[in-house]
Amino acid sequence: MKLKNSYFYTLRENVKDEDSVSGNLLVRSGMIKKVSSGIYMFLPLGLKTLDNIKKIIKEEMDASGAQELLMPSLLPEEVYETCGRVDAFGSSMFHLHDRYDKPYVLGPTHEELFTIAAKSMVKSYKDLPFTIYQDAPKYRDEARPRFGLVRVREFFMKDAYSFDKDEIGLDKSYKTMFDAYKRIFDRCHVNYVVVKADTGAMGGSLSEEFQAVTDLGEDLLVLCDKCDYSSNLEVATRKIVDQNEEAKTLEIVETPNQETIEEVCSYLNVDVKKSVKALLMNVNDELVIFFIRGDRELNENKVCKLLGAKEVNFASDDLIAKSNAVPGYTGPIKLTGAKIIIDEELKYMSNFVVGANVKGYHYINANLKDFNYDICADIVNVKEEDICPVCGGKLYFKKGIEVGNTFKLGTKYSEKLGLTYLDENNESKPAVMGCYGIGPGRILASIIEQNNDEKGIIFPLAIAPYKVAIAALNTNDDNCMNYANKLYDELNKLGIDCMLDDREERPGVKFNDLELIGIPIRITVGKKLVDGLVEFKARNSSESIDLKLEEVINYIQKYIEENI
RNA sequence: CGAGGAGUAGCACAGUUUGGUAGUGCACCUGGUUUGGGACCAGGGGGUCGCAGGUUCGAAUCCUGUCUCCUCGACCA
Repeated sequence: MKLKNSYFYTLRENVKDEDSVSGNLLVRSGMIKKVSSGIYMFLPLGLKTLDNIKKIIKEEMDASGAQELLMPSLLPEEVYETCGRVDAFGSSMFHLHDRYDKPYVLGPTHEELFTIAAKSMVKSYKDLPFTIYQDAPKYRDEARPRFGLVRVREFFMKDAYSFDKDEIGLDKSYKTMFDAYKRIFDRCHVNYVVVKADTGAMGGSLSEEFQAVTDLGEDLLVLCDKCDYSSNLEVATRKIVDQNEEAKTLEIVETPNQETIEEVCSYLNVDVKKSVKALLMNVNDELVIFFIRGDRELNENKVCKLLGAKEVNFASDDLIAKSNAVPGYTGPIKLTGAKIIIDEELKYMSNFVVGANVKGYHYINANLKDFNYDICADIVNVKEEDICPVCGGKLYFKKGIEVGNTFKLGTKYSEKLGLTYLDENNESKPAVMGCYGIGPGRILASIIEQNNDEKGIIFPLAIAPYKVAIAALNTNDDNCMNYANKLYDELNKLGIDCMLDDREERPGVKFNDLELIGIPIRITVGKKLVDGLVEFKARNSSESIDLKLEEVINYIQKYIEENI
């Protein structure tokens, strides 16, 4: 692309309706423009970059044997009813009606449609396995779009679906796709980790997330400093340290106006880790009281799974009144009128502080034997410094952007939608499915979050919109423009995507723009041209070197080979 | 959905408290001088002040309503 007479602009200052680094750089570099909250135009430069990412994805999908197809986005609502996902998605699905008032939706994901497509083809075990995929828009009415391209309401997703006759086949298809995913993120130069995650609205038995590591991330990743344990906080577990000691005598003590666990512990001069706090929650309109160590947080995901609930909320005063709990002083001893669930950690604690269900009083030296409970389970978030459940190392956190997700779905969709095949014994069986999603837009945002400096974006060669930018500094000089144009043509002929800055701008403007948009290689054609020299500078280096005209192309080719 | 903040030129913002001709920087146009790190001088164009209603002789400014955007939270494959 020659910048003169092209659609190209940059902004000198940050815009105020983007707060994230990547969001602002994408907007300032003229790659995207916001239309509405969570909805963006992809302008030429942005589309070209996105397409480079999509191309890598497509190459790896095809290489893994998957076949591409395309599903519609506008779908009758009934497609999602069979598997109960109209409810599962709730208000995050876009609904609309046609002229006959028939309900339609904009597809938030496509498991059902791919299953229906598979039904047309699958009759016998001989028809399995296979994997199909698409790269298509998805629509989700997010509660809060944010961070530029990270959380948007319309976005592309490459989603793939595997179909096998049994679990063994699924394991194989899953591994093929999982390996392809690793190659995709490696080729895109994303710094990522894979974590175990919750299966959520997708269902199934296994979910692994590919998380780009950045401080902007919305997910907390739990990692081990000794082994390769890695898990999303929502499902992370820890090894509990046994702190049992000889039980002392239970004693009630006055704790006037000390209602938070921190206040109580500091008043009694006790370590918060030697206390147990109560959380009074509304689960399916029932009062459930959770007891966890004083410094812990309840993990809503674990609780919902344990109780088969969709959500947990704080209990209302009316609901609390059905028990003898006293907010601020709630304890498990002689507690009635509520379901009591304790965290498994309490089994390994002794002589702890806990509420007495009397205003202004707590017990000290409480022990498990002093009260009854309904369920004991893992119901809390792990914390940094907790013990790794696998190797005993120390756990630590990182933040991540979920850029890919792979699921072992099992037979959830095939059973409900009747995707069956006849096996060797003429028996009808449901196909076993896996599904695999990647968000190219999130990859783009993640790469920018991970690769930028005060000047702007630093694109890796593999996905940069142009690998080389030629800055022709003296637009009035025929020699300069002739050489720059010749180099531009030659590089493009060699398949090296090249941009020529032939605008009538001062050098500083060109340098700053090319640095902002992150082109990996800059060739400056300037005053050394009379000596037969041009300047080579890599975006990720502060050094520049002079090249003789005859060696320019070889040098660039070699540099790209070594650095892509 | 809860809490907070913001809507004035393409971008960033001042002006609003105390009502009285619509402003500044960057960007843009014309002319000139410059030409290896966001040039300088001179002249110029561009605005229903988010929208609707109200108060007033007069509203960007006061009042009422409403829409949009951002941040934190809730939510989220």
